Amino acid sequence: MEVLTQAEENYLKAVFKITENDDKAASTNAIAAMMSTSAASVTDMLKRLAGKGLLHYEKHRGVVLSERGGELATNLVRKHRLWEVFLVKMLDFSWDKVHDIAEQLEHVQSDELVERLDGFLDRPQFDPHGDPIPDANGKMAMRKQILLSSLDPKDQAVLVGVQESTNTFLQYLDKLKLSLGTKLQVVERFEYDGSMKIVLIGGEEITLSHKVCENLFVQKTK
Amino acid sequence: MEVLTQAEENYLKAVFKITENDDKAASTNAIAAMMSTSAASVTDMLKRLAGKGLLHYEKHRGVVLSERGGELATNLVRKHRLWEVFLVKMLDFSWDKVHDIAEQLEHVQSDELVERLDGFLDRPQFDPHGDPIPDANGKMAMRKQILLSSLDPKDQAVLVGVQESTNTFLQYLDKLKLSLGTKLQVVERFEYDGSMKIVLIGGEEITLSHKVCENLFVQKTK
DNA sequence: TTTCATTTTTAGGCTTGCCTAAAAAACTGT
DNA sequence: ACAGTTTTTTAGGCAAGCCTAAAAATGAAA
Repeated sequence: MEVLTQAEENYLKAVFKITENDDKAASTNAIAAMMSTSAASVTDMLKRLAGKGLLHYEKHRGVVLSERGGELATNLVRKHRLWEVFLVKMLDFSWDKVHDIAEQLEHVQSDELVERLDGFLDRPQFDPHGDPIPDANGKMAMRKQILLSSLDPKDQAVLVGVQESTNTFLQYLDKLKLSLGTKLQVVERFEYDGSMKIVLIGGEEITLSHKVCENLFVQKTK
Repeated sequence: MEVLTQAEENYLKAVFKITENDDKAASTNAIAAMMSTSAASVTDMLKRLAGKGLLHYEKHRGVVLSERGGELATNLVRKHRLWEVFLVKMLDFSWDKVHDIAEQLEHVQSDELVERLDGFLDRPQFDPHGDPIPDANGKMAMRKQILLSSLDPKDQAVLVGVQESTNTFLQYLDKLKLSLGTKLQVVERFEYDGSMKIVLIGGEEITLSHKVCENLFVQKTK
């Protein structure tokens, strides 16, 4: 088992995040932006990681994770999300406070710790933001989720995830009394600006901007 | 709140441990031994920490923690021991496996995390090895403990701590079915070599060497 | 007190991970 | 295709934290 520095782990995670949606290579600049560092530092580190066989690097062409690099990155995501569940479920943190702490906890090295934590939490499949948690083999459950913005009037749905996890957004949702598991029904859609009026089941009616609707994952229930 | 590197924190803890029993200054060599590093590296770091006002350093005379240094060191001990409780009580680790993991967890920076963890664990006063856990103000409960080796025949006592926490010792205790909370009675003391025959309440009779008896803290119950 | 062993410090050097500035390569539009 | 822009790499440097070897300070014993 190779042991990586925290910096190396953070770069792996950044490459992972950048490449997981579109399957193009991650560019030096994109990585630099995500890590808030200079492109020169990124080039340095990419060479190191390529030397360790964790990613495939070709000058001026960006990088892709190797199989081993992907495994390590997936395991980091697993650890991060498990710790987030712990912080929210067991220590009662609000979902907008857990990211930074999980960012530190994910670097703790102990496979047995992860395994026992997973068991203690009852092998959760999703983290507090609705993101799927990879299992010990790196497999993760698929969310059958769609964007709230794609629903039509009268559709009923349950909130299962957020696209964006910034503090401001999460805190705004709290203020609206929207959290994972909240059931809702669409009342009306305003084509003019894409905003929607929805009613929280057992609660009040609220109007959400298009921007908000585009950042909420739901599952239809009717 | 000053933020220290993990290396700086580890040095603080080492000085703390060395100076907590005898109130003499910690010597460069003693610190080097505890940190498994060279005396030269220690000198480097002591200058850094003295520069930050965390300890008092005089060439060739060793160091003592400053008030602030002591506070930081105590808080590290608090975090370490709280995480050990978590690992043993919640994740069901055995007491000889938790030190290295707690050593990593103690460096996670978040006062709120420590506070919530403490509450979640029900504000424990002692860690799985019987060592006292400082509270948020740095105060810790006194153990009314004595060494098993100081007991006389017929004395009854309960095991409340260990002097030494090496893996080999803890595993040996497990094999003897000795754990914190185990009640026992002294049967006989052999002055010749200091070994003792004791009986575990509700269990078998065992003989412990002087070395073992010198490393077990007990509280008399009769 | 003087010598000798031990402890501590200094000096110089290494890697990691970061920086800026400048050079080189790759894209873009005409 | 080539000029200009953007991206990426190279070069050189810095701080942290470690190392070894050598010098200096301390202290113990004769």
